[in-house]
Amino acid sequence: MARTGTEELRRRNRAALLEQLHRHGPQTRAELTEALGLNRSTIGALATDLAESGHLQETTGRSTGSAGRPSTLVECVPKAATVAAVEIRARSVRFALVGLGGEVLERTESGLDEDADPMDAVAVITGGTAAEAIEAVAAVPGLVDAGVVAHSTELGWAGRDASADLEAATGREWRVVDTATAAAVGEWSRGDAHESTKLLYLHGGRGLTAGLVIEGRAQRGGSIQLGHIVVKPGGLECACGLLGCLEAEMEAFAYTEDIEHATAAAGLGDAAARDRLRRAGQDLGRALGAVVTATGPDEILFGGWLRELYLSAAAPVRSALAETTLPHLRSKLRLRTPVLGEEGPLIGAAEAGFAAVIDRMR
Amino acid sequence: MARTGTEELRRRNRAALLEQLHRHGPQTRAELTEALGLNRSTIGALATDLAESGHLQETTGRSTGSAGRPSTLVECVPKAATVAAVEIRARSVRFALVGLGGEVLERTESGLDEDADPMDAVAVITGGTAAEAIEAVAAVPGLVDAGVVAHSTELGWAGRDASADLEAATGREWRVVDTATAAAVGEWSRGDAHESTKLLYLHGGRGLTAGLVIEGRAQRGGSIQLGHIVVKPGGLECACGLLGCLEAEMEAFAYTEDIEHATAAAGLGDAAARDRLRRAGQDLGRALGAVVTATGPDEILFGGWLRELYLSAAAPVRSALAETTLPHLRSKLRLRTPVLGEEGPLIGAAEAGFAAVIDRMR
DNA sequence: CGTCATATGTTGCAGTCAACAACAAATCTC
DNA sequence: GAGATTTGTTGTTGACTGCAACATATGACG
Repeated sequence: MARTGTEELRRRNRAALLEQLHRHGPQTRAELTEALGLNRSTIGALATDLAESGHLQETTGRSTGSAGRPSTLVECVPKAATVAAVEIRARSVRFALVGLGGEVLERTESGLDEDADPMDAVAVITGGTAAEAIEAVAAVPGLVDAGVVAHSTELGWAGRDASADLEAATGREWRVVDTATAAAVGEWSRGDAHESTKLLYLHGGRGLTAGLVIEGRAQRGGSIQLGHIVVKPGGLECACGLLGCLEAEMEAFAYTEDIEHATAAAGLGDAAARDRLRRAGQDLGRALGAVVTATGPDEILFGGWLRELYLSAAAPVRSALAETTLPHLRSKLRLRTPVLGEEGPLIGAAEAGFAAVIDRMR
Repeated sequence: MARTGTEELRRRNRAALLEQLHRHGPQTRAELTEALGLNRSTIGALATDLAESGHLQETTGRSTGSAGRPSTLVECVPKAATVAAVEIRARSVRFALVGLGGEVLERTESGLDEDADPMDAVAVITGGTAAEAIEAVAAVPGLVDAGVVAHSTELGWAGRDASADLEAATGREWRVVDTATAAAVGEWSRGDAHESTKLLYLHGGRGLTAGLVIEGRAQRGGSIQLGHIVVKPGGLECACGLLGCLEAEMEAFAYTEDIEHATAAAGLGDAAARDRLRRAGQDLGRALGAVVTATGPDEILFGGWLRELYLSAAAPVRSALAETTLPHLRSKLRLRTPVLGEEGPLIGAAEAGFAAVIDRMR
């Protein structure tokens, strides 16, 4: 149970102030007073508090054009708290060091040999910076449960304790999240999906997963294994052992290039390519229908190579969705593509780290 | 934004104390001190505070058998805050008046003529007690969104503003929830599903809906329209306009009696009846597979007439589920039947009311 | 049956916090 | 340049929780 006393109140307010600045960027003390509903004097005390601890920086106010004394601007000091984020993929490992406030301070990508262990690549790519960071978060494409990757089509893992293995390889603790949920968090917090109250992010890598963010919070229990929704009972055998999984039925498409080739061919009048795209869109739409009925999102983002598929086959996706969901669920559903692109998972993973940091302050 | 100051701390602690007693029943001040992590003197102040406002009752301590001064027992005063809960069904309306602490003070059921408006029946059955209650909550089988019933197979409503209509009929405000989610809340809070972190309750009435409770909190966005998961694209036409919905494919079974008859017939060697049960179980299992993949529950309860179906056709349900979900998702999934029976929706609806009452105290 | 150990309620005190009001500072308007 | 306006600063006040000392109620033990 949480510690109590009046100090708790102070901690809560300090954390709330820092969170406000981290999420909404630099603000004046006057704006903070409004946003947090606290008194001017209290905001002043909190701000100097956090400035002394090095988390914030106060710059003397510039005139806003309107009357009155200009308010001092308060902003996060990025290097005051950094989070190391990595995204593990089948053939590469990506790394970003993100500072408080959301600024990306470093960024690297490293290819991966077929037989190399990604954990070693993480150790190399993060180098010394992982130790400096206050939190380290790894995004893994698949079903993650308490640091353990229960299932990952892309990496071929089942039951691998990624948290422990990363710690062994790098010498520090890691938080493990799934790529789709991370990307959903990223698009919600730093993309343009902030209005969504139930955001479903579809991640197309070697496997298909989805992440759900409800009112800005990652859905407990991790990602949705979109690729293992059964769209055709008794259909093609999937690597997971089930029959008729979406992933198995759509196997013809597994990478962005496949879609690009097919789109180009379809544009040149290749009827077979057009048909492949149409059927893939239809399969996706059907699986999506079940997920939409079960979760009721108000926004869906097509990420990874699903972005290309959606852009090439929006019509079949939409019509299959229309055939498998109730009108009311469709009526407030927006289908879009993400704005952070390949950065989404890294940014979202970092946000998961910052959320932990701020929670710990309370 | 919430009011601030040290008074907020007091309000939070007061609410926490009341919630603790409401949820866990009578406790001694010593136990409360342990549970809330507050000081003895603080607990004392809070308790006398709430005793003076009439919410609590303190009875002088009885000896526990161990040494030391006996601790005073603290318990909720049921009549201090009552919630009126109704469940609206196609052919009946049920009512319960629930007191603080969860005690059911009154209970009534009333049949409903085919052409009668349930709202009028609610006005009659609640009578004067609805006005006395601090909150009134109506459980409706279907997709509820901000007081509006977007879709209800059972009641044949689409877009009906139940909240407004109930207020017009009874003269007081009503909170509207969906029956399945209410039942899920009920089974979690007052049934024996309290250990579940993700509880999926399946409600079989005239339509099929499901409710999800995550860590004791109702899933935002209301119920899952289980009956409108498409299990057979291009299949039988459903009343909702889609093709191949679970509800349409299972239409042969729509009431408890249907199942009971079929089970009896199957027990007497009726192969056709056995086959009907098997196929119904299979269809249900398939739809459930998609929902499980999309939401990842750790416990599923079969409520309403689905209870009978599950008891009669557990094997096909389980095998269809096994064919449509990943092993990891199945491995920690328990399938059971509810313990509150027909009371679940009413009790859960009342809990939604109490949650609002306690939230308002903070 | 009385004393001691144990656990708990009660009371007064100290530390902390946020709100408030009065004042000082910085800018705009006329 | 004077007044209006907005904001930062400072000292005061009311409220809350934790703490320690004391009072109270029980069991254990001789």
